[in-house]
Amino acid sequence: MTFGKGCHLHLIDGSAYIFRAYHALPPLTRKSDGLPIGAVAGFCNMLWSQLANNKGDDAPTHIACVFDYSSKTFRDEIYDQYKANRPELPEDLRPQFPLTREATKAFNVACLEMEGYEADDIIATLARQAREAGGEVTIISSDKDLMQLVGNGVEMFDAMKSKRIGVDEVEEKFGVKPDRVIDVQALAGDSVDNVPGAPGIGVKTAALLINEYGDLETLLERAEEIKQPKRRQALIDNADLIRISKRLVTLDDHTPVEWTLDELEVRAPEAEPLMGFLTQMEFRTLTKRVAEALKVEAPAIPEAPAVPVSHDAEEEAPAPDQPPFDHAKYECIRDAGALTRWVDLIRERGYVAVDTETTSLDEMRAELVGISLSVIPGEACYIPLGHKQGGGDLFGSNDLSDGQMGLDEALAILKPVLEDDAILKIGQNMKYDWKIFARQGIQVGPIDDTMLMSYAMHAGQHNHGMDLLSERYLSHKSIEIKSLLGSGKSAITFDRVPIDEAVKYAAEDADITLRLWQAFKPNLHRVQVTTVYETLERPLVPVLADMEMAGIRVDGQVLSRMSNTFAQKMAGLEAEIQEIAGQPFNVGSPKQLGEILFDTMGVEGGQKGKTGAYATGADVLEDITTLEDVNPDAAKLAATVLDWRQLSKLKSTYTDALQTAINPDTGRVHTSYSIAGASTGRLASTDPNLQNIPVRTEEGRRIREAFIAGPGMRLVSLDYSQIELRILAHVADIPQLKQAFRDGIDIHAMTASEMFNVPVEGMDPMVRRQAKAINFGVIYGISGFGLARNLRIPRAEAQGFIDRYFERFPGIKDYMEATVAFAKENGFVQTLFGRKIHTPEINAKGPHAGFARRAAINAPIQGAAADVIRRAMIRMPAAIADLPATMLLQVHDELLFEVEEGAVDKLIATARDVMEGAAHPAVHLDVPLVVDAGQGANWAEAH
DNA sequence: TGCGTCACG
DNA sequence: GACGTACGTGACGCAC
Repeated sequence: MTFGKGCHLHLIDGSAYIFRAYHALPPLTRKSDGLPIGAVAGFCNMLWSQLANNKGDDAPTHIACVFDYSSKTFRDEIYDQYKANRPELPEDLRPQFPLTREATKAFNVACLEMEGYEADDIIATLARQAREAGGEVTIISSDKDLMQLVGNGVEMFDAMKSKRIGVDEVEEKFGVKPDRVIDVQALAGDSVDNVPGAPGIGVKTAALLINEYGDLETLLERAEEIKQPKRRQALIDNADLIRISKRLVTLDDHTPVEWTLDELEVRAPEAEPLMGFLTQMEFRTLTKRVAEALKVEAPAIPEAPAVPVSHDAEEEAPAPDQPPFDHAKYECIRDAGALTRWVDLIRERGYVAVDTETTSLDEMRAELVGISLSVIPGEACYIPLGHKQGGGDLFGSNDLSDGQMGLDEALAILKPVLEDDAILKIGQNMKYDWKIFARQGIQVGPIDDTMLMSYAMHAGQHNHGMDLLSERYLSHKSIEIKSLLGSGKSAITFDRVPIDEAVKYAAEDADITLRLWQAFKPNLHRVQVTTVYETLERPLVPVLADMEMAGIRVDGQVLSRMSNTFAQKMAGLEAEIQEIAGQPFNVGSPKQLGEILFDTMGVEGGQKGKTGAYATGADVLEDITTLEDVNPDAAKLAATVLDWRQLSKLKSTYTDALQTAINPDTGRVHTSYSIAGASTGRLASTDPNLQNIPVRTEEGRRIREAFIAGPGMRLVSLDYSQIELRILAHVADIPQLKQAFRDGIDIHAMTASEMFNVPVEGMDPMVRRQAKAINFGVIYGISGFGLARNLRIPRAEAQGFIDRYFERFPGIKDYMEATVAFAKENGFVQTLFGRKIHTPEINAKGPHAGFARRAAINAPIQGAAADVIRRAMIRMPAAIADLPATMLLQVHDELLFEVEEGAVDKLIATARDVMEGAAHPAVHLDVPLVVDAGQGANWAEAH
């Protein structure tokens, strides 16, 4: 049949459907061998229902499925940043591409792809040819980039939503008729495809402008006439970029296609190859449906899972229906027989939610009190092991309560399960339980962690504690631990909780954890954070647990001596301060200090905060010290208070507190890292915080001398040099910065040289300092005010620097604007490694907006640096397994090791390789990562 | 418990 | 045109 009038061509945007199917469906795998086939399944369902629906008047006479051939197209020649923001292809999607081609052929549909062209261009070309031949065209896609083709006998159809997209729908989306869509797209840009567009102009403004001026060229020619100064300038400054953008979004409808329309004539599916393919994929439901339609016998497929219905991409599915929480259904396990029955149930299921109850939040001192388990929502058990008699009063005895299994007996039964490779152990904050079990000689694995799942999906939206997650995702308010233990001074430990109460609380925790896991698991794929969870979060659990258990040796006597010295010096300063003030007062009280300085001594310009007290922060006091001529007493007082404050801080937060943090059993300090604390992906160290040990002042740095290596050992410190700036240079693609890092030259001096046209050789240190401040400012989402305050220069001058900087490095400004635009559109930003950080405040009005904006700019940079060191840490244990060395601490861009003296050089070489190569192979950075190393008997020497 | 302050990257 | 601002943390002491 020759294509012509009366013919109807269907063009299926195959690549788009693969992605949509992948993200919409849970991670299906072929049962027989685990091959990922979720996207193929979704694609086949779509294709089949498309073919099955093609009956009646509207039925196509010709049909083709069009695919992208490769990522490189002619658009990369026009603009090297095109689609540069695209996240890496998920590992489990790539192998599905060839299968979708096979599927298309199995359904007897023409399968089209062409090197160097996107599917969209082929679609545009065929659509044009079909129209010229007098036929009708339906494009099966919902991609907005295809909407420019709609009209004059061409329409689109969203197969997932079963929705027709015609001229009206396009106009609704873009605010203009289809023939002007490319103008709007050129102006508005596209953060997903990285089409630049005009900064500050979105679809709405673009449509407004196009409708007013008619078309893009007229608009650009008459840009001077635009009233709003920002828009006017954006258009004038970016005219070239806008024209490039237009070329990027304009589809090429004259691609040299190798097929004639006649070749695309609809062909009935042939039963044999189609059934063969579907059975091979083990799609049971679809095989049956297709077999019925083709009136053939469906071949038997052993035990294949049904193909689930699809959901909208990117959206989390609600928690599945669940039984109510019923505390009466929880079982208390008191003997080996009952526990063995649970173990059988666990083995049958292949997974179990586990929770431990202990006497302390400090895992290194905590005693195991009981264990709870759950494998079916609503059903859970608690195994009391260390409950003591006599309740919470002081006279409770230390004898164990009756009716408990022996600890060793219970653990002997559980150990094989907890260590079984075939049984998944699910926990909420598994690092805690992992350590408790590790101290009992049990290496728990493999694991899943609901807290980390939530973190991967919801960072920036809320915290990830169990109580919050339960309420938010299960609509269930969990029993508060306070109701069992009390609070404050009279609080008891869990071993004093009566067993029947403990059962309800503890079993509920396991029940909740299991339900959260079932709710979260399929959503990881929908939100596209499976890789983040599996490569950056979950594997960190055992690594951090080992580091925390190792601890770092701290010399309490050194700290004690320092505390005494500080106390003496402080007493002297305090006397001096009271003398100047002419009255005794509490130097540690900012309120009293403020009143003395600003009311009694008459210093002017005191600023009151929201509590009505004067601000007396270091910056305020430093300003007062410059008033020597006006108010010498106040200047002296402020200076002395600053000294006192420094000592007070060092003593209370470090030399005193660290002594009490030394574990008497190990003689070492064991911090705890929260994996899901910081929204950007950074770790946070608590109890004690070992990530803020002083280093910037000489006096403070001496505290690091108390952090020592064991006998015959050394401490080795490796830290990334300028990692955030390097990442900025890469993501914002700044040629000068990238080259400077490749050449290994001083980055701040280079910046100064570019900005002020001075040679790097013999540079004024002040000029370099200013450039350094700007480089850091950029990472933080720079503002004139902030830079001015940091450099103590007038605001106008600071703004001048920033303008100059943006002029020299326009890519930085583009990056910042693109990031903010992305956040506004999506509600999150992303790191190079796919980590999502939500920015719920980004569309807020008022002062909030500034914070959110800067946080959004900073998050992908800080977050990518955090991802890099996480990757290094995860690989480190295997890399140094043969060395007599232990990884002890992480301080954001630094790793601290303890190693036998003879192996220092080997460790440095090995660990440096791991750290410098940590981005590979997920991301290829355009700049090298460089790691500096040091070693010594203590942390001060090593750093 | 909230705030101010200050230690780190 | 004014608003207020560098990003991300945790721990301490004071004052309520």
